[in-house]
Amino acid sequence: MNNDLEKELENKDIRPTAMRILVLQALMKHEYAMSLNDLEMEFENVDKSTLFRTLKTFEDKKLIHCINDGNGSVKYAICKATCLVEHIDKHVHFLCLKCNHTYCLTDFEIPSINLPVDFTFESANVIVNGVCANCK
Amino acid sequence: MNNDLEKELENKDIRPTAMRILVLQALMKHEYAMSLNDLEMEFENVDKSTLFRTLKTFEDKKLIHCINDGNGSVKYAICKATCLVEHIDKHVHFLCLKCNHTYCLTDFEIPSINLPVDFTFESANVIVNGVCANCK
DNA sequence: TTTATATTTGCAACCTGGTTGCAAAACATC
DNA sequence: GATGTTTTGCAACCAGGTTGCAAATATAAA
Repeated sequence: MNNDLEKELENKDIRPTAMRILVLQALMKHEYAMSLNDLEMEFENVDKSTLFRTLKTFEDKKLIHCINDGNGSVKYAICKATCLVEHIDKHVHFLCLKCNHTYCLTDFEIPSINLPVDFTFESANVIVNGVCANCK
Repeated sequence: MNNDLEKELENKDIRPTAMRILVLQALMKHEYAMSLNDLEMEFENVDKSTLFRTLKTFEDKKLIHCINDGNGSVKYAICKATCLVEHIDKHVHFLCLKCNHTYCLTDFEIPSINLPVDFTFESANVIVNGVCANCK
């Protein structure tokens, strides 16, 4: 059961405390990326600084990546195998205008983008806005 | 001189106060998009709520558009002819990792992006990170 | 197993950027 | 110039994110 999650954490060099297992569980449970606020709702009795630091730890250890949804809120999602290659998420994100959930479209790579002369490409952030399958 | 700017404002149905002319001037002067904070620096003696409301007015009247630079800061840039077509900016934005300036690459359209079945496209936000021509 | 050491958590407080209510100032209209 | 409307400045607020510090918990050493 939680052994899997414990191992998951230990693999990433994160000590598997009760709190961290719960947060990881929550992140896995949802198919969309969660904000700090989403987690606060999920665990009402837990301090937000704890959740914040948990997320930071996860991010440092590359268990999750964060996404700026283009509206000011930051959301976190588990890194899939494809994320890990270079730790920069090269996939497209999708913000549903109805439910406000952000999805990692891990199977959809960012298309190549032209730039003016003398501008060099490092990475790109692509957020598509629209309506997701659940809200359709 | 300022007559041009005054007309610019009046064309968009914005009353050309001294303050607004100055803000418009500032926005035109820079080739990159400005944040509320950038404007506060530029006009140290002006209250930020005034600048804030000025930007909101400009945005409402579609004189400028705002860009979320993917790092949490919102920046504003004058709408070019190409912006105006549908009032949604369909062009790519570029955040320079050295100077932290955001550029509207108005000549570079967002490429078409594939989505999973049942996800519908409404608009997209593309922010490329890299090094701009000035910092190269 | 007990003690010493390091890590994690909760609380309170803070900071920043964005936002609003309200009164004074500036402007337009009669 | 008197009247009504718009704009501005001030103060205060709000949300999200962030930090310092002490208490609680876990780990390592004796």
